[in-house]
Amino acid sequence: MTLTDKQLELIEEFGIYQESNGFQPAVARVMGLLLVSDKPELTFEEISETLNISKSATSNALNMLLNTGHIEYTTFHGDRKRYFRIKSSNWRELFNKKMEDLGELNNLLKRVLEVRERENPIYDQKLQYFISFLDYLKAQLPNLIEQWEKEHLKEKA
Amino acid sequence: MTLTDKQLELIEEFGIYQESNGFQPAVARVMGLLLVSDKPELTFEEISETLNISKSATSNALNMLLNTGHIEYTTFHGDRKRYFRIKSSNWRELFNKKMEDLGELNNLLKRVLEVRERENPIYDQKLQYFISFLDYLKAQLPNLIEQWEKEHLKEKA
DNA sequence: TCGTTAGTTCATAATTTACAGAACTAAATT
DNA sequence: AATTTAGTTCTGTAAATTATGAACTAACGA
Repeated sequence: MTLTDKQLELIEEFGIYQESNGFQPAVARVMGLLLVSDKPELTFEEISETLNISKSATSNALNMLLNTGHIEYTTFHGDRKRYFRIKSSNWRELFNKKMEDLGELNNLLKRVLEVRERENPIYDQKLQYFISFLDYLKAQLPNLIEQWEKEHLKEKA
Repeated sequence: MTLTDKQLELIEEFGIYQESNGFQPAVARVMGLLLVSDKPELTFEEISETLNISKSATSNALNMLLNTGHIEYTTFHGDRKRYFRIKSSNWRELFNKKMEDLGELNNLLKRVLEVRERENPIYDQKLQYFISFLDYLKAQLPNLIEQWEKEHLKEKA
């Protein structure tokens, strides 16, 4: 399979982005390839050859992405190969994870407030505000999504 | 300086959280310590000794955090030591960075749509939706913050 | 001006990570 | 039954990361 320069560039950029989210380089490239390739579904072999990564690295990457629910595959009868693609629900999940991550931070900060004993309560106040904002954001997010869906439908009509 | 078990535990948890945001372990622990310690300001020596990290690691961590604007310090006359503390604006900045990160993802995805040529446009649609949602979120965020500020004031009154 | 303190810099050691390559397995095909 | 295909697992290692310790510097105080 051949890719344009732009596609190769995007795979790298997306790869670096996903590395910053804690993915291994090879894993991030596999996601990138599945994302930018013209074909929506690729085989083990195509992935391995196109990205020039070994079979073992390819195997690990694909299993990792399968386990974490980032990709899925289909098969066709009379064909032993699996055809991998990005899970379409992936986007919402990716967003959810970012939000959960903020939730985790918020929980940590709440525990910080409980545990530390600063002589001067001024030091606690800004942290309180931030916690409160994160709580508010979390509470409002469903509304926001609902609103977007409304606007989006309007737009399409 | 002595810390309670809970404080030590929180430093570790916060440390691991910040490692996932790309900070080096020692740097993340220093942030954690400044966050959970009862004293809001700590010296180089206190940090190094409490966390049991070498002077060089402490030096690197503090300079790194100073350069990236996560901490700041004050001095007192007749005292050569610097007293480090977490920057209070740090929280909003931390949140901003998360949002910018989503913006970066969005830009990448827009370019993906431009570059890849899927035979079947169904594959593009879900991605379009997601992009559109991220745009919406970005646009609505200032309102959301404003609204929170209102509610927050009400609450306090 | 001599010693001490506060912190920096550099070379190196230790650890972690990420991947390749080879040997292997299980199923399907001939 | 033998071979090919599709993929896995295991072992070794190269590279990158992270921290240490020792030597150094700059400024202050006695």
